[in-house]
Amino acid sequence: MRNPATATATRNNNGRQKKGPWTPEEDELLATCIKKEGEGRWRTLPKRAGLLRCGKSCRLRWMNYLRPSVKRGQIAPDEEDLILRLHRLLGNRWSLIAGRIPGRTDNEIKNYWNTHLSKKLIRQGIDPRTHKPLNPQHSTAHLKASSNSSKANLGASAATLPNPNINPASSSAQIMAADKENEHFQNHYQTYDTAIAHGFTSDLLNCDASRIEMRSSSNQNQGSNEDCTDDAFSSFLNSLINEDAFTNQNQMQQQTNGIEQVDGTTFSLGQGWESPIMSSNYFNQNDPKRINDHLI
DNA sequence: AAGAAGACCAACCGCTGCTGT
DNA sequence: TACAGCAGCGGTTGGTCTTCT
Repeated sequence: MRNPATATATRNNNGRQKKGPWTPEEDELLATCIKKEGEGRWRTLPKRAGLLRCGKSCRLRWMNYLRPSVKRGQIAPDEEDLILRLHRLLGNRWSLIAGRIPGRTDNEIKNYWNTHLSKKLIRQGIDPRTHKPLNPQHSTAHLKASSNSSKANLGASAATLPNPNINPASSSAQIMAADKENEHFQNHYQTYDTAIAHGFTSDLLNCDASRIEMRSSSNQNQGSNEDCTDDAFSSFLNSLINEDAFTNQNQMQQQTNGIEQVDGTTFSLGQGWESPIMSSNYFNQNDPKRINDHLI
């Protein structure tokens, strides 16, 4: 939103390296260079492109703005839902979250979280960091009660819900909108509960950072128990992306004891398989390192 | 109409982990 | 094994825009 023409770009102490907002001319130079020589070698790229920027700045500009695959514009409701789910699983692992939302950058998701979603969760009485009720007495049961409530008892629900959208003075439209939002959130958390029921420990779902970092190296230890867990976790993440599939999995679980079902693919935990999402357009991008990054 | 406050988001900074030597 | 250089990540900053008073 910065206007390059009016914003004040600065230079560093040696007076050579430019900082601040990018101009269209700089964008052009950067894009041309990358199209010609490809991504990478960021440190030397500024010189090759004829830019007075540091490599880090070039990389950021390309990744977050200039890359052709970057999707601009409003975050769609389904994307928002996915961000919520993934954040619940991964925490502030913005690049991991972004890696599963095609066309969105980690910076964009981080900004959207900080400016919209965290506030939204707070309005819902949910701690955006832990995804648990801010008030211990404020359980999902309250949300369910609220979501099933009629206009007549919404006033009473407002007493237990710290949701400003719901109060006795609200219009019918406002009440219905707030009601729908609560239902949305309730579904979100039911999914999480289902994951627990499927045997994913809360530790894994909280996605302790060290486990995530370790996964790439553990991938080399084929056949290990940890690998099995990683496969299962990856499949679970993928299933979140396709909620219908997840619902299906939920139903099939009762019929196929010990067998997981995702996207119509039946497999045992630990069995080698390639998730359908891994062959999606996103993972076909020419970025092997990034692909590897997301093979949890 | 003008100033203040808040929202938004691009960009920067510091740290971490990976890779090559 | 130790070190250096680099890329990438997440937290934070600060300029601009929008809304409120």
